[in-house]
Amino acid sequence: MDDAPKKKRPDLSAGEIAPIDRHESLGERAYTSLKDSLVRGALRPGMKLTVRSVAQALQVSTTPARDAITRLIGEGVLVNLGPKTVVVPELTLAALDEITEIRLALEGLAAEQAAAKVTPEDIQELERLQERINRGLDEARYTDVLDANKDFHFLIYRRSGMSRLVAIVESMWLQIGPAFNDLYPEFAQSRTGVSNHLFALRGLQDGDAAAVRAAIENDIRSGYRRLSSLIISRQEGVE
Amino acid sequence: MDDAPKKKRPDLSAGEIAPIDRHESLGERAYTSLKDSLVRGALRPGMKLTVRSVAQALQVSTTPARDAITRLIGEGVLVNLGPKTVVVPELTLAALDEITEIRLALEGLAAEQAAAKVTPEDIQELERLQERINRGLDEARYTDVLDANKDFHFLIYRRSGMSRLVAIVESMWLQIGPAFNDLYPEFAQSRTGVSNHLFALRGLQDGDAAAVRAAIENDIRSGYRRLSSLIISRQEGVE
DNA sequence: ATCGTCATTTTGTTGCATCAAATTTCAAAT
DNA sequence: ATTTGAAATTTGATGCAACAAAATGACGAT
Repeated sequence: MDDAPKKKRPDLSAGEIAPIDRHESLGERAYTSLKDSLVRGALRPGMKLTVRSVAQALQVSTTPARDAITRLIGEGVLVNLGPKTVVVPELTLAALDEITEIRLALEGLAAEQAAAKVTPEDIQELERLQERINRGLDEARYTDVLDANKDFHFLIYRRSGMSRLVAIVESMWLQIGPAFNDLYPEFAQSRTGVSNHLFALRGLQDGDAAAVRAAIENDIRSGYRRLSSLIISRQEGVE
Repeated sequence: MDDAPKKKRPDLSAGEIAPIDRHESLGERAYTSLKDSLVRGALRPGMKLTVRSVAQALQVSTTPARDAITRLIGEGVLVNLGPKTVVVPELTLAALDEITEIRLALEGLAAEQAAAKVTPEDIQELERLQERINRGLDEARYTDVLDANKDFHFLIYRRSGMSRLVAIVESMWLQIGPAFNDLYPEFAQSRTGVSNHLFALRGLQDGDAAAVRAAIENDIRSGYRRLSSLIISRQEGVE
């Protein structure tokens, strides 16, 4: 980036190698932009992407655009319907079933691990995020709800210290995100998630790993029930 | 590929869309080749890769080589030590701990699901694979042991029908594979894994999901104990 | 032997032209 | 209106040159 400040040499003084402080390549930025579009619902299930259209939209050349698309295909977030046809996949019930099982296993594990590691500051931040969720629901601003909900969950998951797990979970969220966004207003009326979040917060305050895990699992199952019934009714409408 | 047969049009007559019959791109082949090199131990922890050296080794241009490297970085199998330094990472104890927790969660789940789905033919194939493992141990042919062991586990995991989970597990195996290969002859003397495999086979024959899961989890824990003690002793030697 | 500086070399990233394969469009036939 | 076949267009993949940034190596000073 031509106006980026000169990078500082990595600080090794802590005796532990610090994260690399470096420019983000155009390919990485394209990848991040596409992920954000998927999560926000700007790219909806069924939509087709091409290297050239993404390049044009992001104002880059085909190489970084293709980097990003290739990476998302590798993650299962985008799929090939033909050798030259890349789309955002529709979420099937089978896919949702599998993704939910994986999420229960991994998000549950992360929640347990996090219970021993969150700080009082973390809990305060989670409370603030829950307030944002509540206000978003009150004001029917579903984008805010989704953003704050994700921030809530991932603050917890990151505290597990399991960066690989967090990356896997993020990929799972990305695979349901477009469908979730597509369907969201239909089931946002329910506030079941709010109570699960409050149970999770309680468990974190108490350092009760099993309770945090149970709350997160219930939250996942609750979301699953709603999404799956909508997928079923959506499929019945189509057939 | 210039000598590939002309592709048949997808058969839609079954009322279900068939898998796409298509060429594999050079980038995908490069990715597969690199994965294979990592699993086989041809790429060892600490080794540095560059786009140009991979391109030369695989006799392709930089674009598919870079495709493959980028994808493996995205999966955590290769890492950047600097903006222009890509390496096969050393396996740390912390990384092994995390990967093992993820494996327990996901491979355990896959084992449970597979218990209801394997066929008598599958069980026969698993028995054959176990014989290959035994012969490999007898004859100190550790490459055969590793190959057959992987085939054994992944035959089970694929029967879960959870393709996303299988892909994640494969990525976890790839992250420990180079270190595993590096360390393998030192701990191949133990045959603990053999009994775990036999328990898994027994459970599959009985349709006992909990028993299959327990056997797979024990196998993972047993491997973890050996790897971790070797990592610790390796680190002590270095320090 | 170690450190700092500077020169040299190497690196990942990017843009873009090209190509064969795939997809889409269009017109004619039914 | 639909189907079919051919033409036109678009596509992903690839090779490669160029570039700025990073890494490496050489050399002198300590």
